Parts: sequence; C-alpha cells; structure tokens
Amino acid sequence: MTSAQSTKTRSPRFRQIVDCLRAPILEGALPAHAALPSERGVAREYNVSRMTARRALEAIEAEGLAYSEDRRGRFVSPQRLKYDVSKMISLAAVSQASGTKLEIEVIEAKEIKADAQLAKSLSVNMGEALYGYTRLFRSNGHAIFIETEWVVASQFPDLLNHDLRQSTTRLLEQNYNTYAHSGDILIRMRAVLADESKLLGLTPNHPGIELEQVICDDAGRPFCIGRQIWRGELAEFSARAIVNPQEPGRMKHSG
Amino acid sequence: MTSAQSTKTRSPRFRQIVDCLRAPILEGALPAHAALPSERGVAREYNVSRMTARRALEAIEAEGLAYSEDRRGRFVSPQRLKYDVSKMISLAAVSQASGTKLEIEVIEAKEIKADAQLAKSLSVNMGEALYGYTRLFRSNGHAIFIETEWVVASQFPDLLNHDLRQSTTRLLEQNYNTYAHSGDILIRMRAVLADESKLLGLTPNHPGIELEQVICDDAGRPFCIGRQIWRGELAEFSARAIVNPQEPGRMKHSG
DNA sequence: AGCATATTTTGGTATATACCAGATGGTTTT
DNA sequence: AAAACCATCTGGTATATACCAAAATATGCT
Repeated sequence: MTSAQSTKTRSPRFRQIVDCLRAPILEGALPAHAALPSERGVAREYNVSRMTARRALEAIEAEGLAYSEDRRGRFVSPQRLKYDVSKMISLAAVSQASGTKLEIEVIEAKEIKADAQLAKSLSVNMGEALYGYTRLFRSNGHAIFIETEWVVASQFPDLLNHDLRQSTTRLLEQNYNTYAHSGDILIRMRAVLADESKLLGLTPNHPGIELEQVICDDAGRPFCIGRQIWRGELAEFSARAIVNPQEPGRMKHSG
Repeated sequence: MTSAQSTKTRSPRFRQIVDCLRAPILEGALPAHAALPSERGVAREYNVSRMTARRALEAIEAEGLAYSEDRRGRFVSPQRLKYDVSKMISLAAVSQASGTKLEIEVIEAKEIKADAQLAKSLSVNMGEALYGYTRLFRSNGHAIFIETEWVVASQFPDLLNHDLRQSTTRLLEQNYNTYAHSGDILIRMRAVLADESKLLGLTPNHPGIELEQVICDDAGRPFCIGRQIWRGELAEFSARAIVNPQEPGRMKHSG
C-alpha cells in the first residue's frame, strides 16, 4: 500500500527525481563543474534505492546537463562549444568563434601506410606513407573532443617535427604554402568507444558526435583528412547553406 | 569462487555479451528490423541476471545498432538517413539524396502568436500571427525525425489549407513565389523529450540530434524557422564548406 | 612541513526478486 | 468470419544487497 492513491499512471519515481535535480541546474543555481549529489546521497534524500537514484542521475547526464567521472562524482556540464563548420575548416574557428582558448595535447603522432579508405579519400595509392596524429582538445582543462588527422607524408615533409599543439590549418599554411579552400564534412551521432572514453575521461558508451572532414586546396585536391569525436553534450555545430542561385535550370517540375 | 582465476581486470561481463551481440549485426547476418533476443533470453543464454542482460542490450542501443520498442522487443537499426544540409534546405533533399521515400504525417497545424525568440528569428514583432505545424517523417514506416516549422501567417495566407505532406520549400515556391536562398543551420545533440518520444515510438531520453534552421529568401529575409529532432542513430548530416577566398584580409597573424 | 598510511566516499558491476501494463498470439465464443 | 477472452512474453520500474577499485580525505608519524 505504499502511496496507493497516486500509483495510477503517474510518472515513474526516478523521473520525478530527475525533475528535482534538473531545476537548480537550469536556473543557474549551480555553476559549471559543480558537484551533484552522489548516488547514495540522492538515494538517502529521496528515500529510494541506489539504483533508482542512479537512473535519475543518468537521465540528467543523458540530457546533457551533467557528466560523470568514474569514482569521483557527477558534475554540472559547462556550456557547449560552438563550431562553425562553414566559416573555417579547422580548430582555429572553434577557438576564435567561441572566445574560448583550447588547450591541445598531442596523444600520438606517427607515420603509417594508407589503407583503402584513407587512400581513396586522399586520392593517393594504397600503402602511400601518411602522417597521422591524434590530439586531445580541452577547454579550461575539461576534455571536449579528440581529433585524428592524416596527411600525405611526401607532401608535408618533416611535419611531425613541428609543434602540433596549434592549428593544423595555420601550420600547413605557414610551412608548406598549402591553403585550405573547401571541405566536405560529415556529422553523425555515435557512442564514444572504450579507448576514446579513457582520453576524454568518460565512461564508455557516452553519446558523442563524430565529425569527419576532408580538406581540399584551391585546386580541389584533398590534402588532409580529419576525424573528430566530441562529447555529445558539449558539441554544437553551425553552418550556413546557400542554395545555388546561378543554376536554377536543374529544377524540373513543370509548374 | 565463481570464475575465480579470470576476475583480474578483464572487461565486465556485460561488455563481453555486448561483443557477442554486436558481431552478427555488423556482419550483416541480421537484416534491419530483425528482432534481437529479449532481455530474459539473453539472461538465460549467458547465465546472467536480467539486469546485466539489459545493460548489454542497452549498450547495443547506445552504439546505434539497435532500437527498442516498449514491451515489444529490440530490433536491428536500419541504415542512417543522409541529409546534405548545404545542398538544399528542406526535406526534399533528404528524400531525393538518399533515394528513400519519406512518408510525412501531419501531427498538428495551427496559428500561433510569435514569442520573443520566434519573432526575433523571423524579424517580426512579438505577437505577430504565425503558422506553426509539426510533422513526423518516416521511412518504410519507421519514424526518423519530427519537424516543426513556423512561418509568418500574413506572408503565406491560407497555407494551412494546403496539403502539408510534401516539401515545404516546394509548396512555398509554387504557391507563394518565395524561394529559399540561404539558411543558417544549427546542429546539436540532446535527449529526446517525453512527448517527442511518443511520436517517435521511443523511450524517453533516447539520444537525438536537434537541427535548427532559419531559411531566408533572395533578399536575405528569413521566412521560415524549422526545428527537427532526429533519432540519433539514424541521422547523418553532410555539408560542404568553402573558405572565403576573396577575403583574406581578416587573417591577423604576423608571419 | 612532509610523508606514509588507513578510512571513507564514489561510481561501476552484478545478482536476485518482484510487480506493472501493453503487445502478441492462440483459443474460444458469438 | 469477427469478436471476446486469456495465457504468455516483453520491456520498464523498483528494491535490497554485495563487492570492487580508484579517488578523496583524514590520520598518524617522522
């Protein structure tokens, strides 16, 4: 007979707790990175089992309002980082547009041989030597996304001896006279993989957004492939699309 | 003493099950919408508790490989639907580009008064009459995203009496001589809300991708605001970015 | 102060059990 | 053939309990 009258079709208990937890965050009563109550704390406070408390906190996470760190606690998410994909092609845009300084840590940098997919994207033969490097991007020490880029080694000799903790676009401009002109971009949602989670300080299966880009020079030749995986709750992409006005002949309807 | 020797730091049990469940899906052994084993089924088969089985299946969901329907089961996800945001601004692109026919169901259509945000985006005064309509998009009966659009009522008189189960862009072109020229697009990840879940046939908190767009005419005047919420595992957005080559003066570095 | 050592707290994993309500499918009745 | 009924299966919710290992904190010692 526990709470008999109201057990009709009311929202589940954990969802009510979610509402209580959400309110102070949305009201701004809690600053970014402030600690949320622990699972056991919520369980005590609302007199539910720990698993129910956990489900409530996980829902808050799913809404992007908080993130969890293993064996540390849950914390209020900072603001999203806006990335204008049509203004600039690399991270300089992110860093400038949002007024946020991005810290870059080089995770790995090595020479590899192009597999089928990379070879095709970069218009080179399979087995061609490529430079590949993986970097972790943070803002105020808070991990945001991981990026791996590949370029043709012969085109950018000695690239890996440069300081990779800067905008790649700029680096290639200043040292190799190669300018980014256009880029094809692909955005999709996927879960963060196990190895990526470790770098991002997340638990596996955290929802993320993958961004792939092929960067081309003035001649339309691709010279750089990039693949980013963002913490989903921190990503925000903007773009400006222009419907081709010079080419209305393609319209086919008879009206 | 249950499985003593191997309890060092190996991956958790549910993750091993995930690997087993994932394999046949990735190999294509299971067609789209094929049923996965039930939670109780997995629990029996792998000799784990139902909650552990559930966690494994939820992980498969998080990876976008399957979706669940309440009290029906879990099923293999179909292919993603590609949406080129830079080619065209409305759904005609989706429908054509992917070669998939989209079924459109009108959920709601009514006249409202512009709130502060809508008024600002559409460059009209607050309280101005708008037409707002919500449509559900499916492919082969499978819900993919919900879209709500708002237009200025006085600009498109009688709009709601037209058949809204078609491309809005086309409708406005043919009947009101208004052509989409450019659009600002915003993409971000967020959980699917409760009311949206019902329409999409999902459980709340399903990870989704929100796409907002402001569509402008040749004169740069905004005439339509659209907001879509996609099932995250089904969305894939592409874009072509072109770095402005006529305007290199903005570069500020001293090199 | 600086260091090493316990203790507590935390999220993650896992089991066992229980009930609910909608969906499903087979059976019976009309 | 259509409608009504019913047992079964399903995912969703919820509790109670237990252990692990890493992180944070407190404690004691030098």
